Amino acid sequence: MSPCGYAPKRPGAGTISSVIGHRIPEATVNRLPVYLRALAEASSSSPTISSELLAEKAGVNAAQVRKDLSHLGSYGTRGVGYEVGYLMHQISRRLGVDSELRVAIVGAGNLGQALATYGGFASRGFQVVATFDSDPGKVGHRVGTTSVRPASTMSDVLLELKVDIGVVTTPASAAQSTADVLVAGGVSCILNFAPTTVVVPEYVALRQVDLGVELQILSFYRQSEAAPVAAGE
Amino acid sequence: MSPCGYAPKRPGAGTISSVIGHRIPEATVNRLPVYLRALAEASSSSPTISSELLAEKAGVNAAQVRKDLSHLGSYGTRGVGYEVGYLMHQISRRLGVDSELRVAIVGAGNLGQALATYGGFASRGFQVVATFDSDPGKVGHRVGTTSVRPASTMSDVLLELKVDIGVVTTPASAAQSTADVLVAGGVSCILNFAPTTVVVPEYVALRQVDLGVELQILSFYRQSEAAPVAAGE
DNA sequence: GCTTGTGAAATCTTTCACAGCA
DNA sequence: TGCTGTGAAAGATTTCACAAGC
Repeated sequence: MSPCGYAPKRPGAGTISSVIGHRIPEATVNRLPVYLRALAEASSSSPTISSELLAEKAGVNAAQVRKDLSHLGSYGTRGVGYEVGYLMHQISRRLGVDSELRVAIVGAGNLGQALATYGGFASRGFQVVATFDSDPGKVGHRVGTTSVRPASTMSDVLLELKVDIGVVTTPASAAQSTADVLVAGGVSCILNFAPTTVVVPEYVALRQVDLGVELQILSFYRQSEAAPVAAGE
Repeated sequence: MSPCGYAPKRPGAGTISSVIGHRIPEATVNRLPVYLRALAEASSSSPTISSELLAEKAGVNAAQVRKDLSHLGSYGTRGVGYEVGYLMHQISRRLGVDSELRVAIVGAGNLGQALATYGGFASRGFQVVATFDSDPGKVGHRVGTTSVRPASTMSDVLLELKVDIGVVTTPASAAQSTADVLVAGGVSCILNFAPTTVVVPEYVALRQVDLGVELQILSFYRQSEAAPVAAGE
């Protein structure tokens, strides 16, 4: 999404391409983190889990779970199920979440501050190593575990801190130039929350999460309940 | 999706089904808001736009734009292109964004406050009519254009204010019960930001935006650049 | 000339259904 | 017996390519 938009498509669409041994379909990749979360929840109940139970927790079809997991290798046991801990390890490994990825947040407004202190990043092995803002009034303020740096220092700091992922929470007007600086600074993924789309080179993974867009999509699906719009116009 | 998508599918999967005259594919619906935004940007440059230019701005293929728009009807002119203003009107109409949808945000923490003041909602015809929190210390505080109400009053207030869309920014532990109250309160869409999945009845449109999950997906795509993981284990 | 709208082809994704193994 | 892993079928989406219309 994606959103987030995601997408989704997802949702939210992004630049795609990947090679890890035998290529894993994009739709599968989008579900792996969902499985990971479902497994984390299930891990306290039982050491193993069936495709059917995992499917229920993840909100998908059991055949889909089996097909998805088969792309990672044969980690299940027929007649028994999947070993929860081992499966989580395998999924994490494929998602590259083993390796402590380093995140920078650009824009220390409400949304930027919220994300910097959001527990979901740290608990999944992502480390927020820097926050930036162009407003001198915000520079120096403590946000989460970092203190806000001036936007003008981005190019240097990104390289110095070896930032992997950039999160854009600037106003729409600054989003594209921010994305450009992030790319020049060597990040390989960008998560864009600004209410405008940005474009980046092919080799940078991009995910655009526009909250207004998410609501618009929802409001369309809502109409499955409502009376159909008159056909003519 | 961001997503979704959520989304992808995407980005963020959700409960789907819709009937408006002749059914519009889900993948198309997920792109309509993106077109809408691209059109808004383009509207100042020229009164008409070609599928090719629109495709470039939206980051998709020109044939896709034409196929998508053809689901709405024949609103283009051969040899010329699409009339920007009219096309925006048609897309908005189909997305139901004409009709001032009413949003409630549950959880007035950092993220909830950020969303309540986020410009992206209001500028797209969504009106934040209520915020809720279970913390008595937060109740009564002004957030955006509303003041925070006690979570215990949700059931009544949702009905009274005729809320259409619920946004969940509670901690993971409260997300499912919050979603249940929202459904009972008559909302027809839920946008879930809590770092856990929730389940809702078929007839409620659902979009799950987990920021950690988004980063995990991105970090996988990132590996298209990195060296392949060793095959064995 | 240029650009839409759309069948048909190609591709991707999901689901089925069952062989194979514990 | 129970559940995985996987070919094959069904379905959805994307892309191609070109006729039709301005």
